[in-house]
Amino acid sequence: MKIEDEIKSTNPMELSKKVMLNLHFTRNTISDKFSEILRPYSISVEQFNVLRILRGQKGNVVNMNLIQDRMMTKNSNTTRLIDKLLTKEMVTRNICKDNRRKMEVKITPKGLLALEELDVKVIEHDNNFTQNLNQDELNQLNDLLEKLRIIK
Amino acid sequence: MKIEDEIKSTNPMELSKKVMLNLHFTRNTISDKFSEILRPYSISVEQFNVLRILRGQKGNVVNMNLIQDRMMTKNSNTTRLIDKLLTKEMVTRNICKDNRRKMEVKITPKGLLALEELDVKVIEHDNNFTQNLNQDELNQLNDLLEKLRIIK
DNA sequence: AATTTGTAATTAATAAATCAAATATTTATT
DNA sequence: AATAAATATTTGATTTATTAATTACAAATT
Repeated sequence: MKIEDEIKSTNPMELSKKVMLNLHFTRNTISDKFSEILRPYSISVEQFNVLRILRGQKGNVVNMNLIQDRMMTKNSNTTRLIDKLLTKEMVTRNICKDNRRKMEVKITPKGLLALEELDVKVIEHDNNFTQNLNQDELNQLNDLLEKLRIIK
Repeated sequence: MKIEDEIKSTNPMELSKKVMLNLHFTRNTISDKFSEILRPYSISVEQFNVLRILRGQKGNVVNMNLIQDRMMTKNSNTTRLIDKLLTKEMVTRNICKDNRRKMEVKITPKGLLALEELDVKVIEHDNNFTQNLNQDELNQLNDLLEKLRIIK
């Protein structure tokens, strides 16, 4: 569906405005769909991202700094996200011996298991959308998005 | 900057994963920049969208239903958004005579003025990003985004 | 007319985001 | 060693988002 129809616009739109709207709209559509996947697990998207960052560290402990850094949204409440994951027993958090300001956060087997279960569904989710494009188009889209976001 | 570098990924990524990440990342980058524009006006993005919807109705009153409908994010707190705009005196809200369940929301001159001031900055903002692409590329991007978001 | 069904909007409860300030610890400087 | 500066994380206050439940009214049905 064309963006003009999606937002029920009457008069024709500037090309640049169209791109911006399309970007937001497409990302919203996809995010909404993704939330549906996580809902049964009572994990928020942010919590999910944290879990994936932790898993990405291959069993090594990770401190808050790194988590914060890898998060796409720069939120200063990483602490609270970890709090939530702690009560779900999906992570552990301990004070680092070498530097007692730091925390050592680690994903638990329970957290890993949840992620494993989700892996399949996430891939399926991604594919559901990306299958609409062929390899060439996917590459094109990547290039265009990377180019678009450049800040002068 | 390539998405792999942005998120400091070590191993190479699936093309479909890359597209998804790129989409989120690009949209976040652009949204962050846009928030900066609105900050001095103490208007949130959602509030801004409401104002634009109201202006789009050319001075006609609008009920909550329509606002809700046109909002990109399907949030059920349109009421609260209007509350906020009311205290800023940027909209009025009255009970509809014909159907007392309905509300008649309308943008005020003050609201229109704020929008007018913002118009220039919004166009500038859009162009800042879209200028990175030529007309052909913008059209391509539009097509690809529209194609991507199709739900089977 | 009374009862049900549907619609429009609000409210309450909960969760998450944001931003500034506070705490605790380490490292560097005098 | 004492003090200052830097770093890592947490906390508090406020705002915003999300979901489900509720109120208020209108239209349809019996």
